[in-house]
Amino acid sequence: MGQSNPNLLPVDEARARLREYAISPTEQRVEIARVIFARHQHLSAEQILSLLAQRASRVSKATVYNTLNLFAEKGLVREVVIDPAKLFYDSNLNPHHHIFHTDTGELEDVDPARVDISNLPALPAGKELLGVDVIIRVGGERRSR
Amino acid sequence: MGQSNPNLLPVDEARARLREYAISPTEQRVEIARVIFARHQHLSAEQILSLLAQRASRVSKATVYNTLNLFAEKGLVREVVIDPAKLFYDSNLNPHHHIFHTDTGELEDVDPARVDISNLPALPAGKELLGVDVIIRVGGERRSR
DNA sequence: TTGCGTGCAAACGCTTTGCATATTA
DNA sequence: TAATATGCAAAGCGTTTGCACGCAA
Repeated sequence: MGQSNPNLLPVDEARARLREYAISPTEQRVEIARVIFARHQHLSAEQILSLLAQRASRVSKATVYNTLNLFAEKGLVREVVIDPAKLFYDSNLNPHHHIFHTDTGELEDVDPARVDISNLPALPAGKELLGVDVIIRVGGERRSR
Repeated sequence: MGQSNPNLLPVDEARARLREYAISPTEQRVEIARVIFARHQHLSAEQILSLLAQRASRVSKATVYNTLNLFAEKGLVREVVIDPAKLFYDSNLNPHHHIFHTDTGELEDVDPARVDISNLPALPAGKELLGVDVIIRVGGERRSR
């Protein structure tokens, strides 16, 4: 025992991360955090649920959704909307953009240095810039020629 | 009679547009096209359905969805994914980006000249660039201060 | 006429909700 | 112990599907 699992953040690190964001570290939240924050990755609620199910962790569907919403609100993860039927939760908080592979359904990170957003229209007074998403869609085989 | 309704494209123009894209101009498709292409706008399936319902046009839900999917496939409209629970169909085919107002749920166009996407990672062989979406999220009142 | 399009309602899949139980601080 | 979180199952909501009928060419 004691060897670290690359797919699972150590418990104490997960707990520390929750504390940082003023979230009380319940058992289930810690389990979910261990999965999400094991590395930079993009997971859907469904994927997280099944990763948890593969282990002893029995966390209910409702709790997974509640927790993901909470994490997104508090800023631990970033919601990425790509597929109308599925949200991705991005554990990489560094500003970056995404390449979405339509054939595999996977997301790939893109260094924001490669993208310049300049000179946006002025925002209406009292409104806040919540974020800029750049999503590059990449598809399977080239159709026709 | 004869005066043009700014919310409705004339029938003959709608039919012409469908012909351009090799889509047979059925009654329902023409009605849907008249609504969508009356001007540049972003409509959800639900909105289109209710705009049609306000008029005599009785077009079923399934037909609206079928038709929107068809239009998107054929390139008459562009699908924009913003809200996981809702697709928008954009009748503006000119390349452009979007500001999404989270409070009103509305989309606003952004001139692509304001955004530079440079120097993207090389695409894997055999893959095609399907499109680049830039979505700028703008929220209600500034929270805290 | 003959295939394609349409309408209806039921099915689907992801997400949320209601409420009783259990856990946290 | 007072507040918050969890689990379960049912409800919600946008979208898709199956199938019989109807229209376009």
